[in-house]
Amino acid sequence: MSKPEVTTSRLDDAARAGWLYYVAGNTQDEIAAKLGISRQSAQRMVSLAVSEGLVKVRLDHPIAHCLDLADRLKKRFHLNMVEVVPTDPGSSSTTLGVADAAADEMTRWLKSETPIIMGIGTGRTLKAAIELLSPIECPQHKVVSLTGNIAPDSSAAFYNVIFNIADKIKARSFPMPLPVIASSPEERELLHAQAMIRPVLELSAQANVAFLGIGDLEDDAPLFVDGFISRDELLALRRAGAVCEIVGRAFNREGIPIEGLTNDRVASARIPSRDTATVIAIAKGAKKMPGIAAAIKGNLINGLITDEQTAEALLR
Amino acid sequence: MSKPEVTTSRLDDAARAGWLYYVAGNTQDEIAAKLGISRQSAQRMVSLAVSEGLVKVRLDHPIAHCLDLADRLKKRFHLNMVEVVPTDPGSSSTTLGVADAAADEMTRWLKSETPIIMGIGTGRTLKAAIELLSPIECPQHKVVSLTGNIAPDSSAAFYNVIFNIADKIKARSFPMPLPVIASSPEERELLHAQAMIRPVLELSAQANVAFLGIGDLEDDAPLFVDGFISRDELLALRRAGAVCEIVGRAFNREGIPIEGLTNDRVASARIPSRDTATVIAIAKGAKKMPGIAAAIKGNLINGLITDEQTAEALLR
DNA sequence: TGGTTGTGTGAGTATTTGCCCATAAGACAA
DNA sequence: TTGTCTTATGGGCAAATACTCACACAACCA
Repeated sequence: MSKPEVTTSRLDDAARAGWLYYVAGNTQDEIAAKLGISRQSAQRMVSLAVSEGLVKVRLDHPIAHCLDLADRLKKRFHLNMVEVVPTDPGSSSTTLGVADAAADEMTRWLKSETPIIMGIGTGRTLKAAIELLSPIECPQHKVVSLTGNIAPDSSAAFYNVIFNIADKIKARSFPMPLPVIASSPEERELLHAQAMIRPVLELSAQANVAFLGIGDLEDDAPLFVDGFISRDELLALRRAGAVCEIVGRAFNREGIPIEGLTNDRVASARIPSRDTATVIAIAKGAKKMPGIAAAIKGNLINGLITDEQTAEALLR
Repeated sequence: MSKPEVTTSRLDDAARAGWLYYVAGNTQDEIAAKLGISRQSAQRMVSLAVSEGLVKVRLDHPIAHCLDLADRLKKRFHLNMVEVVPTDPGSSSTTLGVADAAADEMTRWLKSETPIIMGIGTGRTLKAAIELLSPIECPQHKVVSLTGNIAPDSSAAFYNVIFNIADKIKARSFPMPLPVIASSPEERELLHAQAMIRPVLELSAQANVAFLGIGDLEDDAPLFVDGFISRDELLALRRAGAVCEIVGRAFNREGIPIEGLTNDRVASARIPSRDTATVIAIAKGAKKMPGIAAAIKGNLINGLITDEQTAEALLR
């Protein structure tokens, strides 16, 4: 996928058109007249502004039902922070909505003046969230990756998002130049003992807040699809009772890590403790239900961003 | 202001509809189907969400801030046209950006099919703007100089730009073959009465649009540096309260012309009336702030092209 | 009871918008 | 310079959206 390569001046015009359209409420015809271009071009400008993500729409309304669900989830599972976004009944996207909410929540943390350490997991949802993050400058913060960023084929792991977020927010970032899953427990220990890695692991333990995706372990489990584990390993995990994976580590339905198997080789940092950090999972959808439930039961998380449907299912 | 008194549940629905519309990107038809209401009602819900301020649109682009500032300047000072360009933090140029914007604005006017009369002031900013003007053929228009084009040493005044612009746009041009400042009030009257000059003055009074630079009166005031007035005259003007100069004429901080002194000898045309013309000042920078403020206060202009920093300062 | 007022609805209609397509304009190699 | 490829532009049209209107219904009041 090659970038469309939009020049700056073009984006400026797009922003201008977008502003006139969304903020000033002009029609495309009016914009065309003001900018001295044809209506069609104005339309293109506006849609470019949208597709380039310049236009951010936010709804300032705690939709009652969602709030209600969030409140009940919080009480029932002793969570500190729950955000429930409305479910779009027609869409099957696993990131729509929750990614927006996650981006908003990240922004809330990043706005803090006092320096914070933010741990970042991995996954599609997280990647979508960070794509939606508005750029803000916060050099006072540190962002630390909780997972390695090297895929089995030695390429950069695509869903490792530490660079994306660091780029957006201009904070100091701490990637983990490691494979996600080491070839043996011994190798993992060796890697973790490296001078380059140790400080990152220590930093991740001090995180004030962490954002995590939850991966399912069905046949198209991200861990398998992305080539981090083999089909046999996936099946073995399932046989051992694993229902989900967080930063590469597999857990059973009680939220207890699976003993042995790939878990012994996962090179990710420990999930920050709920006692010292706000640990927020971002997940929605039926597939992830067991995983979310496990994460809650195992006291792995104290924050959750999900959607209405999933929230309702969790409460049953 | 009477409260429309909208019930909460109604607002919830509106928020939900708004969410489905703006965030999930559904059409009103789809929303209607999903929420089990008619399309018209869905439309009403969405527009309610907008009018109740539930929907917040933000543009993530520096331009957005500029447009915002422009809007506020327009409203605050009752201007018809304001353009704010981003301030380049690295550059100290007094023309960068605003000159481009001025050139664009000129182009917009020149594109008009119906003949217009364009008045042109003088100055470094204007010269830079015209240099940036892309050549277009517009024989239907007339460009008239508002100032004389003869420097005290009888050479062509360097910052009189009437020839430059005429050259670029192939319009009929009307220079004023006069010194910028006559040697005495009587000489000015004599010059203005000339058969060659009178039509130019009359034409300038009919201008549809005028572009003006604003000159400061600090120690390196252009009027002094270019040799049009002596140091003593400059000091006298300052003592009389002058803060800026437009087409050679000095004004105090209220935008009132200074009585006597060099003003009695300035051979420039009158600044076109804001009632019949769009009178656009092009200026930015701390030095010119008092001048811009004066031009606004004195109702000399109804258009402004400036930069972000200056716009912000003006609003304070 | 009957009128009045306010609110919400759907129908109809004018406006606005998104998108396809043909063509113009520009970029670039031969 | 020419031919070719890429990119941008404007026309046209169908879909989507906003607006106006007449009417239904309920609440309220004399």
